[in-house]
Amino acid sequence: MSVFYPYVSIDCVIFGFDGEKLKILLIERTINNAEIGLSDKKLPGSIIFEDENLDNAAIRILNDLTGLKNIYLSQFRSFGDPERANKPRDKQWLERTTQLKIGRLVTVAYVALIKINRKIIFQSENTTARWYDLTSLSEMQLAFDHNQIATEALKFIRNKIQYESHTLFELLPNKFTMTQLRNLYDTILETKSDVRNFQKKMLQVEGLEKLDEVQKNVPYRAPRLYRYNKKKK
Amino acid sequence: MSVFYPYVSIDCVIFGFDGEKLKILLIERTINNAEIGLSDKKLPGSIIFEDENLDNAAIRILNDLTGLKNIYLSQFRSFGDPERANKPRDKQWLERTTQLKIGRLVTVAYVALIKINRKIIFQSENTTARWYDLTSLSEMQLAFDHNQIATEALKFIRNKIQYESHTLFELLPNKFTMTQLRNLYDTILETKSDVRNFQKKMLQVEGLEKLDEVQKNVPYRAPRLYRYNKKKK
DNA sequence: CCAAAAGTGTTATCGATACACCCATGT
DNA sequence: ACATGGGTGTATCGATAACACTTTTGG
Repeated sequence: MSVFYPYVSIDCVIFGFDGEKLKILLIERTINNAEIGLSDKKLPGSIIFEDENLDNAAIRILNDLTGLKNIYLSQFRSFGDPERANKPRDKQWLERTTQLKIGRLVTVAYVALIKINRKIIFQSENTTARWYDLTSLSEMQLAFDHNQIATEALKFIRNKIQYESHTLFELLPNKFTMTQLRNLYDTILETKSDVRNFQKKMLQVEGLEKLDEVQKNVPYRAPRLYRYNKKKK
Repeated sequence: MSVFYPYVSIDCVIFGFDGEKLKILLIERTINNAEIGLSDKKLPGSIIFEDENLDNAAIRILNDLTGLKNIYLSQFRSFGDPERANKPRDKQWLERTTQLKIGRLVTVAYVALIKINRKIIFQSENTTARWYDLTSLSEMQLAFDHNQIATEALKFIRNKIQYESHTLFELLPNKFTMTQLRNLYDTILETKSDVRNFQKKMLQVEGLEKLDEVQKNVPYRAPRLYRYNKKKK
């Protein structure tokens, strides 16, 4: 029943879309352990600093990792099971990288949505970040409770796009086709929308503009481009 | 840029409904300070203990305060501004009650919905808990950032009941009338629903049962009672 | 018999769904 | 000419919204 102080971290579940599949950005973590192997994966994250608030910590992590600013970020839940950072490989890694003796770690989790076509400069030399298919998540053993966090993040975003469809545009290039939009929607929700009905629905989303422009260099009829204009009201 | 350890607390925004108004359960906090007066109010909360997870901490706080178990609880957001526990009266109070030197406090906020008719035994002798009209929230100066937390909680629950109407039943007695249900709904959303349309809508909520029973001791035509049966599918 | 609240049905509108054929382009 | 994906309209169904009068009960 004793009171104590845990460390507080931020973890970011970063989703992207390559036109076909939903992707998640993970960091390669090196561990030296004969039983487990040499490496595994984790969500990007960090202990919060003394003078930053939660949102800013998430922004920092994203910027450090990708060099990007102004990306969609939303806090969705915190995780604080006493055992969540207690696996030997996690403890070992934490101590090595933070130089701290961490008894317990409460994490505030964020979802980030990024346009995968923005060429990302992975800045830190000593971290390897890579996109992974979200579908292969269940086969990967992520660090800590990061499998659970990623799963919850997906649920969160699934729920969100149904009521706030404009969230989808965060994952697409500035100009996109209706087919790309539909593929994205159907990929996230695991549905198969009717082409015509989907178009009707999306055209009533405020700010979605039909452009007088088509996609170039396609080996078939060039599809029309659309753009989302947040401002317009 | 230094790493450090904040304390982690849980705060609960507890809503109730008295048949007319939405209520929030607040705790009287005594402070001895000539400028501020002798007391103000705060959300029920506590530092988390070493061996409990976040949900269990919230359950503990609720049980300690009200003696109730099995009540609706949902984590909705965490608050961690570096300044959020820095007002003199908050610092002073924290030190006195926790006997700790708290530099920073990150809080994980929960919404609880309780049936106000369950007579609550406020257990701790040295805390005074009372229901307040939610509408008077803006005139009260709560401790820490609790005004903001309560406001966010209300938004959360407003959003929730529109897509998951059964959440409403958490705030009503086991048996209730359609008018009570409608009053509750309209109070939360600040709407005025049409009596007939509302009834039609609610009757298609899975698990809502029309009983062959009416309310007793009413000075006018006795209204029919309804019950929500979660299990039935 | 009056006051107060309960109970009840129809119509119009809107949004969601189901469904199939022709068009433009590159090879 | 053909293969590939793009683009388009109508009919039906279900949900929502608007709307007013009669019934029950206690005092």
